[in-house]
Amino acid sequence: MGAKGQQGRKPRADVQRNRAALLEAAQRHFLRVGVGASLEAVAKEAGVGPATLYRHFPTREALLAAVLQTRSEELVARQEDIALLGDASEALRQWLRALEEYFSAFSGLPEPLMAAVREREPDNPLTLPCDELIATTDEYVRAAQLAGHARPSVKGYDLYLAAVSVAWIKGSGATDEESLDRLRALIESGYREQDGEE
Amino acid sequence: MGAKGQQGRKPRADVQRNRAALLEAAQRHFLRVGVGASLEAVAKEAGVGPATLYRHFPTREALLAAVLQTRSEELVARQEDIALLGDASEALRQWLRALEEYFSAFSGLPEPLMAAVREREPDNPLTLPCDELIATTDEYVRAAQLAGHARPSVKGYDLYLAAVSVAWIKGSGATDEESLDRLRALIESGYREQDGEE
DNA sequence: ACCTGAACACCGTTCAAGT
DNA sequence: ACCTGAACACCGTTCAAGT
Repeated sequence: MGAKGQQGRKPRADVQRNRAALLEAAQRHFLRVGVGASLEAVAKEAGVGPATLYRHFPTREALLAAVLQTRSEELVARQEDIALLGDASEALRQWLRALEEYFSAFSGLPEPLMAAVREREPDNPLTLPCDELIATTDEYVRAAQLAGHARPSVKGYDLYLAAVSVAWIKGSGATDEESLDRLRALIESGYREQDGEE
Repeated sequence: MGAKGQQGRKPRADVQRNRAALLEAAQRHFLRVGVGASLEAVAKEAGVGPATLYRHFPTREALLAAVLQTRSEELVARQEDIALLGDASEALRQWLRALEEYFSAFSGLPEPLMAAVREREPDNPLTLPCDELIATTDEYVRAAQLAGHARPSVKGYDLYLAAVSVAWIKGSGATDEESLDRLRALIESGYREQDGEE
């Protein structure tokens, strides 16, 4: 019980084309109407039948994970910029903002991301990337704590949750930038060590 | 443009019965499967046709608002208990917990509640109750600020958003009580005046 | 091995017909 | 005035048949 059969060396040309078309169509629809977009419409726009979509991506989460791949890579790239900062406090802050933007890529994205962490479902393709993001957040938090810029009681997962929350509120559209900024400030003064130099 | 026709004094007996049956069925389904429950199933369990449900509650939000009415009254009652406390800081804390529980009544409830505040839609029956809750939160925040227990920059809406967020995370099910408690603590130390007596 | 389109099931919403 | 059930549209998902 392992790989199914795609161990054959070269994927057929039409397979690659279909996959690419599906990913592009999916991204367009996710951008326009959110992660709940009609899969039938995605398939139609990609010029394939619905069954072909299911063959490539057996679940909506699988399609979503594939579309998010690009964004994840952007996050990694951004992580390198952040590492150049030196200042652990500023690095943590910027990482949280980057996380928030990532979660805001599509409307409704926070929902399946939270579901993916729910109960260690190894079949959910979103679980792995989420766990990585949580681990990375924890590293930034530890660094900030060592530098005396974050309370010792705070865990990386807490700030991960805070970032998802802000993204969810942003995505729900009920809130102006001002309120979001105040919410971010509230979170920040929530995890910051109070005797840090401002 | 005005009242439709229910200005007639006494609603017919079967109308009342249908309405009550619909509300009970809706509450059961919302409790079991969340606010996205099938309206067709609700109507069937209430023993009426789908069109009857639509006649009583033209939108899902209308049905939801009616079901929430009871919970809202419970919140008001709780508000009176809280007022007896005297301590503005503890009152605010307890109010936020009460809010969070209210938002957690059904899985998926935070979503339509946030949508209701989006853009002043006067036709959305959830907008009014939400605005009231926001106003009440603001009162608690002001009282705490006067007593020197909350930072002056914090607004009631900020803590309302924080409470919805916690409820959303709780409802998404991905998180144990410990993490939720740490998140609540983070929010609390985010709005608290740092020189308050602990 | 991969694709296609038909097929089934489920649901939201409305409408013509009843009482 | 209110109710009913049929009807339509849309979508997720699967399956038999093609190449």
